[in-house]
Amino acid sequence: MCAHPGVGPWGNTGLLVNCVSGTMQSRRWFGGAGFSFADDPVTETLSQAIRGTGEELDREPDTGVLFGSLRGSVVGLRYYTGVVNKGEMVSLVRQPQNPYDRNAVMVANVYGSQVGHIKRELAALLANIMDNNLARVEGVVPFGVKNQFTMSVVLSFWGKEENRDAVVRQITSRSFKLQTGPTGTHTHADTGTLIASSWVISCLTVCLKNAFDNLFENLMEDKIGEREAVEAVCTPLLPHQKQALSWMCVCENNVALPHFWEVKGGLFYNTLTHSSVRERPQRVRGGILADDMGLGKTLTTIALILSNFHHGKPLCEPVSLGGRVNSILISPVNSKSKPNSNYTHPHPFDECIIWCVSQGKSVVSPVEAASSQSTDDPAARATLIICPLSVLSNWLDQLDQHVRADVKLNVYLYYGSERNRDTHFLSSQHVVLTTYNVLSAEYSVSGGWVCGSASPLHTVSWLRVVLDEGHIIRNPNAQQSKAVLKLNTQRRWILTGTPIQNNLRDLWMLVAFLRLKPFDVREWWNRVIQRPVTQGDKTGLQNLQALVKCVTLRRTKTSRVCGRPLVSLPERSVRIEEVELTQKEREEYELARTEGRTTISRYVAEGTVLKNYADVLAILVRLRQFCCHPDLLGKTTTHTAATPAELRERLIVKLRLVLGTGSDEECAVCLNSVRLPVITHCAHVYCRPCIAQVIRSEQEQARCPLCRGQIKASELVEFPLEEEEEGSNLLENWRSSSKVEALMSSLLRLRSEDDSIRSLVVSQFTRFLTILEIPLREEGFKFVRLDGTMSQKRRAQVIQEFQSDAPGSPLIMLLSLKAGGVGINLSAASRVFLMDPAWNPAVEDQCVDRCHRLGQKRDVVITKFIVKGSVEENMVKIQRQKQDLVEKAFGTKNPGERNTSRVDEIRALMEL
DNA sequence: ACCGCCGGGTGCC
DNA sequence: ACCGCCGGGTGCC
Repeated sequence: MCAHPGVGPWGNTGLLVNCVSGTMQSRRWFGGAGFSFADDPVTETLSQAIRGTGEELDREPDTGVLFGSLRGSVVGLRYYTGVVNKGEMVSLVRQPQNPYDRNAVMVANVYGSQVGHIKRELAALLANIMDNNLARVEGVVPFGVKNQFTMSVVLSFWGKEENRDAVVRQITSRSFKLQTGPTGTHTHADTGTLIASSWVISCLTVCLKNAFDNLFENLMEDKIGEREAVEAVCTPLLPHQKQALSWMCVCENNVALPHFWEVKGGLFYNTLTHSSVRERPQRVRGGILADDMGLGKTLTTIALILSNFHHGKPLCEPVSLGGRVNSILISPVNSKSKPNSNYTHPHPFDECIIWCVSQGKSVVSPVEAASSQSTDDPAARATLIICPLSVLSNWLDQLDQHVRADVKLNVYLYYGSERNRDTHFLSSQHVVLTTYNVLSAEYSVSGGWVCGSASPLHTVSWLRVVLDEGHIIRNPNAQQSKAVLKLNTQRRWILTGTPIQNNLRDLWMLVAFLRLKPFDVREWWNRVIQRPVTQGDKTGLQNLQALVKCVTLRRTKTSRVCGRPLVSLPERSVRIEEVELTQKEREEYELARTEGRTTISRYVAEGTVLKNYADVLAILVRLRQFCCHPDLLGKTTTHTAATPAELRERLIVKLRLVLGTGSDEECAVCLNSVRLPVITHCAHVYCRPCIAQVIRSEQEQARCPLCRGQIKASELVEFPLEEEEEGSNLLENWRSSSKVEALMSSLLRLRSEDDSIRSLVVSQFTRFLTILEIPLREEGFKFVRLDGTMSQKRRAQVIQEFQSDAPGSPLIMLLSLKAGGVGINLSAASRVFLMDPAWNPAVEDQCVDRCHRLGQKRDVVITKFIVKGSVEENMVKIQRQKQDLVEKAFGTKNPGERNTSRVDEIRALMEL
């Protein structure tokens, strides 16, 4: 996948491409400490086993650090067509078969055109390093190319620390000089940088997601017209669906290059990569339709298939409009749904040509259309739709529902053991539906060859391939991803509601599928997009946005068309209900607070807040818990610890308390919620993979990112999140609290006003949910509970029960803040009670979105309970500032800022 | 290449 | 002169 099409005379023979398989990943995110997961197979296997799937893992081994760079020259420019501009990156490709020199290293530009060769003596060095996998070599051309014979190139060497010596030795022994030291990239002298950088990374992820969501908000209307579907589609399209159809037709038909291409001096100049090509770049025909769920991606796609056949003409039309019909019934094999008489053999294509009447601006002239398709297989006519098994029947239903009954659309369900594998048969269909499993099964039997012949799906020349739930292919290592890349088609579409799931790495696979040049080649994606963005480079992000923008249409349920919402969602309002503590509670709270303040102010004065972070967190959690219910605190620990071992034990107990409550603590490395938590001997909590990576990259010198204490992999302590055992204890001597009372009175009032309104009661503390069960039962509320400890199956049951409108179904759901993840639908509820504020306001929003979504019929009212004069009030203030902070951190150059803000946050919380 | 290198022509000052 | 010097031909790996 990384080989460029060779242009030089030996370009195609025996290339040993520099991208040693899988080593082209973000070798370091910042400061030399790559935060990607292990290159250590044991760790990788372990974490994989723990998580059940390897999906979240970064499979690409980390290639380590920058050893240094040296200046060399590229020769033989005049023999090749590849052009390079000032500052542009080039790739180095080994040519072991070169008849003049087996050490030959070819230089290619971003578009894979050969530029020249590395000068002989230098090539001998590079060949040695590259062939032995000692380092990865990247080239940048530092100056404009003044003469036509040779040019300078700066080569940088990246590799594993253990190979540094060997590389340096190789270089010096051949009397080249390796420049080391700060070459504009960052060194990791300071752990502060580490934290700050990861903070920036985390902020970037947030910004990225926001940017992604907002990308099309403003641009849509002036750029996209509307287009009616052909008459064969019997369901009228909504305005935003007409826009999508228009956009999709433009994407398929338009010959114009994306806007980041300019014609400059007879060359095609790419404004993203600052590179030029002589040959007209291959254009993407298709894109990513990333509308939110429920906006009608399926219908729009069906409309596209029917409306935009060759040359912008419709595929077929209702019988009443003419056209001969050849009705040979083909039942979908193995179809669980009805064998529908609509699925018949088509009438001959050429006879159903009618110019599509375009309502919008997207008329395609025959000339444009013809020229754009000059190299296409004119016989290709079938659209292949690939989807997860679970939505196969949905496609059949929707085709049935949206296509006029008198249109003889020829749909074949390629599924089941009896499926017809005849490629001529498949090619002659209008639509072939299949699943990712079928596709990858056919493909993976010896790489696209099954039973000695090619996989039928990979043999057919498709007009169009549509990937439904396209985010499924985001892991490029998966068989189904590889299978999908190998399909032979003119147009490519990805339908997805969740285009970015974890990070931008997910996007690469989508870009690669679309063949968005040159980023379908991993090296360029990494060098131009991924590394810059993960290092916090704004230009990188802008490039990414531009890239995404040119191939994606995304509307959310809150997007607007012509000033009107796409879909109208009921109103949503937030009110904060202040809770007054009773006299007794106030006294107890103040006692705890004073004690905590004393401790923390001492840490602040000493500048040791981060060293004692565990302690600080524990104090804060206790105060937060106290605001909900005094019994949440659980057992109090002894306050004096005699030996270091006891101290350690005490800290572990405290951290167990912090994490065991389900509160949302961040890992200081990745700044996401802690996954697979481990505690260091200095009592700081990280995700195991994150801290393991830090330790691995810093080896013996590894220090805790928070307190800079020595850390060792062998000393990391895991704590299993133990089950609630004190539950019974909790319930036996049950007492109420001000917050419990506040909730109950709201719920009772609500029930007396309208007993059909359902509510979500949300807390970060699962123990609090347990406490709440008592008064709910007492008052005769029917409720269900959903928390993180429940099995997937049980969750589904609970959700179904809650969503059901059967008489006697529950009015209330007790929900732990982070249970269930995104995507669960609780639209039966229209009231949300947030019992305690979260550190991260986005988590609260996400939770509310579970009921404020498509399908919600009522206005949604959110009540946040905040104890007056407590940490909670301060948390709310910090929540408000947090969004600003993200913006600031995004642009900040000061690495210390993150630490400062952390301490400031704690000081603000404790009013110090 | 406004170079380096090669090899033929040439040869006091 | 088995040299130096000159100037034309030539040029990636």
